[in-house]
Amino acid sequence: MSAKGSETRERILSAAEPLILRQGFAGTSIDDILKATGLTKGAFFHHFNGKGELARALVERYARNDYELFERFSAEAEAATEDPLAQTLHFLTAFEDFIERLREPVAGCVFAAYTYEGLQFDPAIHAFIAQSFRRWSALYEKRFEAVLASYRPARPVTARELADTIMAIVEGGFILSRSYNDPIIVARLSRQFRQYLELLFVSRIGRARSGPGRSS
Amino acid sequence: MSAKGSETRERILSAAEPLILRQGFAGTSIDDILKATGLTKGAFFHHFNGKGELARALVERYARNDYELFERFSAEAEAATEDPLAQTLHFLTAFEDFIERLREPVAGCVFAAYTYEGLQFDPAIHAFIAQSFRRWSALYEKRFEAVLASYRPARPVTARELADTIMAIVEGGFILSRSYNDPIIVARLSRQFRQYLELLFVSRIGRARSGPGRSS
DNA sequence: ACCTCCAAACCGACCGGTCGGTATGTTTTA
DNA sequence: TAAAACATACCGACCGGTCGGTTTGGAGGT
Repeated sequence: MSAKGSETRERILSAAEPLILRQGFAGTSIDDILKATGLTKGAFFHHFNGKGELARALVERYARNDYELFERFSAEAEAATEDPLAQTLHFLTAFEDFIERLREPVAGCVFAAYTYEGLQFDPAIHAFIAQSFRRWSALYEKRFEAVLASYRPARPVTARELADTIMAIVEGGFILSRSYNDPIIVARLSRQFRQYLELLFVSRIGRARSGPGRSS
Repeated sequence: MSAKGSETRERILSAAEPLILRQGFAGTSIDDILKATGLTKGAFFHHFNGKGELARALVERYARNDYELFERFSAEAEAATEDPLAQTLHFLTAFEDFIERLREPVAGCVFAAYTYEGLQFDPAIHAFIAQSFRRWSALYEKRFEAVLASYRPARPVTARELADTIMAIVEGGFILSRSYNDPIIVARLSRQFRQYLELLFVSRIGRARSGPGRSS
C-alpha cells in the first residue's frame, strides 16, 4: 500500500467515525461516508473488503488512539510525582483538562456505540471490544493496586472495583454529555470520582514519604 | 382502541424493545419485530403510523416503566427510615437487589441506545429523552438536597453533581455489563457510589436525631 | 532523460436484496 | 353491520457489494 493509498484509507476512517458516532453504524451508509470524503465505491472497496471490515478497522483505530492518550496522561503523571495516589489524581486532572479543551460538539466512545448496536457485528469485534475494555481497565487497575499498596482505604475496596467505576463514569458521562449537549460534564463527573479517591485514601501504610499534593 | 387492540400494540412494543436493545434501532427491521410476534405488516401499521412512531412509543413506555420503578424504590426507602441519608442508601440497595435479581442476559437503557444512534431520530425524541434524563436526575437530586440539608459533606458537592454521578455510573455500568456479559456489575458499581456517599456524609448538621443504619 | 509497463488507486454504472411503507382485502368484535 | 383488527401482495427507494474500466505513479530498461 502506497503512502497515498493509506492516506485515503485514513481519510475514510476519520470521516466514518464521527458519522457513526452520530447516526449509529447501521444508520450510516457507505455512500454517506463516501460523500463526506468525495471518494466513490471503488476507492472504498479497494481499501476494505466490506462494511464489516470498516467496523473492525474503526474500533482498532479507536483502541490505538485511546491507548496512546492514556499513556500520554500516564507519563505526564509519573513525571510529576512519585506517590501513586498523587499520580492517579494527576492523571485524572489531565484527563479532565483534555475533555474541557475538546471543542467537539458531542463526544462519544466507539466501543459504547458498538455495544449498543450489538448483534449486527461480528462476534470477533465484540470480543475485541471487551478485550479493549479490559485492557483499558487493567491500566487503571494497575494504578489503583499501587495506591492500595501505599494507602489503607477507609472502606474495603479492590483495584478492580475502582477501575470499573471510573470506566463506567466516563462511559455514562458520554451518554449524558450527548443527551444534554453538555461537552464538559464528563470532566465534572471525573472530579467526583477524584473526591471519592481522596476520601477513600487518607491514611498511608507504614513509613510515610510524601503525601499526595492536593489537587484543585 | 379495544382491549385486544392495545394488547397487540403492547405485544409489538415488548417484542421490539429487547430486539432494539440488542441490534440497535436502525439494525432492527419492522419485519424482525413482526416475526417475533407472529403478526404482519397490517397489524403494525394499524397501531403505528411508521417506524418513527414506534421509536417514540418505545421511549415513552420505557420512561414510564422506569419512573414507576423509581417511585417503588423510593416508597420502600421512605417506609424504612426517616433519615434522608439512610433513605438514599436504602434506595440504592433496593436498586442493587433489583439488578442482581434480574436474570436477563443483557440489560440496557433505551435512552442510551437512542443517544448513540443519534441523528436518525426525530429531534423531538431526543428532547424527550433529555427531558426524561433530567426528570430522572431531578428525583435523585431531590434526595441529595435533603441529605445536604441534614449533613455537612466532607468535600464541597452539589446535589446535582451527585445525581449526575449515579446516573452516569448506571448508564456506563450497562455498557460494561453488556460488553463483559456480566449481569450484576451495575450493582457492584452502585455499591461504590454508596461508599462515596458514606464517606462524604459523616457529620450531621445541628441536633442529631438518628444516624443512618449501616448498610451491608 | 525518456519511454515502457504494470500494479495500485480510483471511478461509476449496475445488481440483487432488503426495508419502510401502501393498498386492498379478509376476519373479528362490539 | 360497521368499524376495528389483522393479513397479504406489492412498490419504490436505498443499501451493500460487484465489476469492468480508467487514471496514476513509480520501478526498470535503454
